[in-house]
This record gives sequence, structure tokens and C-alpha cells, in this order.
Amino acid sequence: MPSHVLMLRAGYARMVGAGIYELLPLGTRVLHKIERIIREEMDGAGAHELLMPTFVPSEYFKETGRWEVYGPTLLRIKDRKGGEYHLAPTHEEIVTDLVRREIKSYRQLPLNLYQIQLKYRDEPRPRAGLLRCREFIMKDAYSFDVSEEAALESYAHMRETYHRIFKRLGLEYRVVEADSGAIGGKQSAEFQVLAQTGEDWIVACGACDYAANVEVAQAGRATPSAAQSASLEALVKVETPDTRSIEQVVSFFGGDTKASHTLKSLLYVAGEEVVLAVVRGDHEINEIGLARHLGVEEVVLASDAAVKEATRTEIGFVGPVGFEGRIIADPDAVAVPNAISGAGQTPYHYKNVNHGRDFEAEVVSVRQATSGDPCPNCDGKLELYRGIEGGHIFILGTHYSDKMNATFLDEEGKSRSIVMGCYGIGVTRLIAAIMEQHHDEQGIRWPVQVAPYEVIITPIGKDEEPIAKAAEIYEALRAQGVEVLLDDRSERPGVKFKDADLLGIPVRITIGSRGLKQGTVELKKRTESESLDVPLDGVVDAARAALAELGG
RNA sequence: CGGGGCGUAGCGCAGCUUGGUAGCGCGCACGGUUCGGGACCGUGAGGUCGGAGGUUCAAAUCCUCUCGCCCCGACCA
Repeated sequence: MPSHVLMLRAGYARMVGAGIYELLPLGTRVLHKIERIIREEMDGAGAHELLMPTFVPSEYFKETGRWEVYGPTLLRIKDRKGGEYHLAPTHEEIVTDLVRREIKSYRQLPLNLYQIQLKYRDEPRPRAGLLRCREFIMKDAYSFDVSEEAALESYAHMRETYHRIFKRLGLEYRVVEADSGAIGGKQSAEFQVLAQTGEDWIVACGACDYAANVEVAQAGRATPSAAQSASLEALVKVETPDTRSIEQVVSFFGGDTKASHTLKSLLYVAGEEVVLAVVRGDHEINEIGLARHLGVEEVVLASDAAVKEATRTEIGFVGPVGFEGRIIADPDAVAVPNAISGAGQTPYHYKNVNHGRDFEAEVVSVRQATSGDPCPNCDGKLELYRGIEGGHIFILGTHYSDKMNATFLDEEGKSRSIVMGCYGIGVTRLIAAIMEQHHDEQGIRWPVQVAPYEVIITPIGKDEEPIAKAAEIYEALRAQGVEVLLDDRSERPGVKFKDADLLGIPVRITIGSRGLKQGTVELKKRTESESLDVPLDGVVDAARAALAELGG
């Protein structure tokens, strides 16, 4: 059962609109638990919490150009006077404005400010419950330093802090190299929570700690070009109607033709230039890598019309042979001997295409890393995983401080731009991520540190004694500071047990007449199938011991 | 933005093709029997059929428009 179904069934949240949820009391308790851990660690790291507005005048985004750049994802609002506002998707501008007004001297730095607060992004496609929402709670922190070096220290410090947070939340995660988007900056890492329902693909080495988002992972290694291969066969043009995809090409040629015998040729618009990118048929192009190699901000796949104009060929039949223009080819692509590729003419493909003989290209790794690739750091191999981006930290540099004139006076009285870093955690997303990693067929199995309640007491039957004892134990546990839920509904035992499992409370105490006759009650951990009989007068200690074992 | 699907009782759905008294399961209320892993019997409450317009003697059903939600894709040749 995916986490969002569990979440709804167990009564943690309800949908209000697409990508808009309300957290019910149980969900709110989990949220507060997560927030508390984040606050403890952030405060411990020397960051200061503040609260910025969600409803902000457009002038700040206009100052940095994001009013235009952000596009339709930015939720824009007009007030009664026609003034322009937006609901904040992130707070770099607001915090930078605050800091430029307050910070005047190097003596006031470094500084780290954070908040835990709602964010608004009009996502093209919200999905999977709390995993991708249009309104969500984020912890966002911003560091301010006197220099790039100092900023790197702040960054490293935050990275450690994030490790502490993710570990305390009970998450299995990998820190991966990531793209930092249009802002640039060399240091960028995502905290990816491993989960089948994750939207991101990451690769991680089995032997060392290398891990990266496939968007930026270094894929493959230099391999010999086809021209060095022994038996090159003559180029043959074949008429291949209806073969627009690699899949269709492979089945057209049949036999033992594999996607890895073909070349995938993609035409990209990179600024003023049109380039042809070639990867092996079974590989995926890495657009971010391609853009970096070309030194442009982004590359855009050419439209049908643009392909026709540049190649006089239709999509599906484009190829490097005879292409007049810049060709970027992946090392694994040029290593394929006697490859099949589009012939640059509709509807034909070439057989036995060989790099060096039939076409020349700049050979650069421009494909996404995938399972089985060699690790760029060691002799290990990369594994492919799906991840949920739970956190992202990166250095902003002076991108915002330059644009917004956020400066300080250094020791020599010279004005310099503040160097910034930013650090986000998707708090509501983590609720879903934790559920994703901690559940079974019966329901959720919260790690005790984030569970909405630590103990659930389940009196059984209609007799007065179990109910009275349950109330006593409830009070005794509360007096000890244990967060405890009493199921005092007059439901049948089966119903109570199933619900307790669905809710995922880590420890259940079951009280029935049967046990009370022997002076015992039952104690069961959600993660274990067997229960334990404990003496009635020792149940408080037993429950606390069980919680301690679970790490509470 | 493109494609597909769905909006009927609180929840899950049938009914629509072929127009004619709005149904089923769960849940809910009441009564009774049950009571250690989602019991059972009986009685009952509950619906502007997402919205607007149209066709028709008659529309949940046919037509047009519109709103909302879910899934897939967003140019991977």
C-alpha cells in the first residue's frame, strides 16, 4: 500500500484540493515531532529561527528577476488596490532583504537564519499525497558569511546537521551530488530518502560513498572508438518505415539486435546553436551534463519543425552521418561498432555506422549514469535507486546579495557582498517519506521518535476491571511523561487491534480479564509479532523499557 | 500543456450502451444477540446524480459547454 493511501486510511490527513492537504490531529502530532527534531538540531548548530511572511509584495522577486523567471509555478495575487503579490515558493529574496537592512559589519557574521513554514508552488502535477504538494511545509535555512571559504564551512556544518536530522528521523537515505539549478554554485547535495515511490533517480556506489542524482552523475569512462575495432563492415542504407523509436528500430531489424547496438541522436537548441547529441540507444541523455559541456544554462530538445529545418529529416531518422553541424557523442556511443542509426533521411536508417570512419564528433560523457556503470571514484559499480528528495543544501554564493546589494564592511572598511548558502527540508514530504519506509501490510510502523503517540492502551471486553485498570495505567504513563493513547471505544477486540496496527503506535498494552486473573497485561511492539505478558504493577516500567529499546 | 479515466448517500461503487419510480456494500442511528485479531439479526435515517445550458411528454442516462479530481506523458526520436 503506497504511503498516501495508508495516510488517508489511518486518518492522518485529508485532501482538500489537488496538492492541498489538511493534517488531522494524528498527522499534526507527527509533524510536530519532526519539527521538534529539526529545531533541536538547527538550534544546536547555531541557527536562529524566525518567521517570514508567505504573502509578499512582488517587488522583491522583481528586484532579482525571479518575478519573470519563476513562471506559472509562482502563485500571483492582486490586492484590492491592484498591487501585485505572490505566495512565497521560497524565501531567498525576503531573507536577503532582511539581512541587508540589519547586517552592516563583518562582526555580525556568520549568521544562519531558518524558519519552518508553508510554501506555495503551483506544481504542474501534484501527486502521491504529501510527496508533491502545491502547499507544503518546508524548513528553509539561509547562511550568511564573509567569504566563500567561510560559506563552505557553514555548508559543511549544515551537511553534518542534516545527517543528524535524517538519522534521528529513522530514515534510510543517501547524500547525493546534485544540480543546483540556474543559480550555479559548486556545492550542492540532496538528501535522498530511498523509496520505490520516489520521483528521483540516483546512483550510488556499492563500494565507496559516491552517490549522485542521475542528472549530474558521471557516467561511464572513456572507451575506444569504433574505428579501432577490428572488423568494420560497409555502411548500408536500409528503408525502415515506421521506426521512430529505438524500440521500433530494434524490432524492425530483429534477430539479436539490441538497443545497445543502436545510436540515439537528439537535436538540441543550446542558445544560438543547434547541436546533435548522440548516445547509445539503451542510454538516456543527460541534458544538464550536455548544457554544462556547451556552457549554456539549459538545452531544449528541438521541435519537430526545428529538426526538419536543421536536418531535412523527420524525427526518428536523424543521425550523425552527414550531419552538418556540431556533434556531441557519448563515449559509449562512439564505442559501438557497426551501429544502427538514423540515416538523416526519411524513412531510412544506416547499418554499420562507425565513429571515426562515418562521422566525427566531440566525445564527451553526456548520458545519464545507470545501474552497472563504473564508479568514478573507485573500482566499484553504481547501483540505481529511486529517491524522495527530503533535503537539499547548496551554496548560493553572492547570486542574491549582488542583485540585492546585501553587503557588509570588512576589517579594512571595504564593502563586500555577503556569501550565502541555503538549506531546505521538505517537512510534510518527510511525513510521507517516513511512512513509505516504515509500514507493512497491517499499517504504519512509526519510529518511536516521530510516532504521534508512543503507547496505545487497548482494554478488551465489557468488564469493568480492564477498563478501570486501563485508565489507571493511562494516568500512570502520562505522569511519567509518556505520550499515550487510550482506546476507550466500545469496539470488539479485533477492531481495536487492527486500528492500533493501522495507526502504527510503537507499543500496545492490551488489558483483558483473562490476563488480569493472573495479574498480567500484554505488551506488544508494533514491529514484533509476539507479545509479552508483564505483571500489572510493573507495566509502566516495562512500557518505558520497551520505548527505550525502540530508541525513544 | 498533451493523452487517458472518473465525478451518483459520509466512503467505495453499480445503474448510462437501449431515456420512464435512484440502487448495492461499508459506515451511521435505534433495538437485540455477541465480545482476545475488522461478529450477526432486525428496523431506520441519509442523494439539487459535480455545475450550466440544450434535445424530449420525460434526462443520472443523449448533445454542448464548464468546473473539479486521479493516472500517464511533457518532446529521450
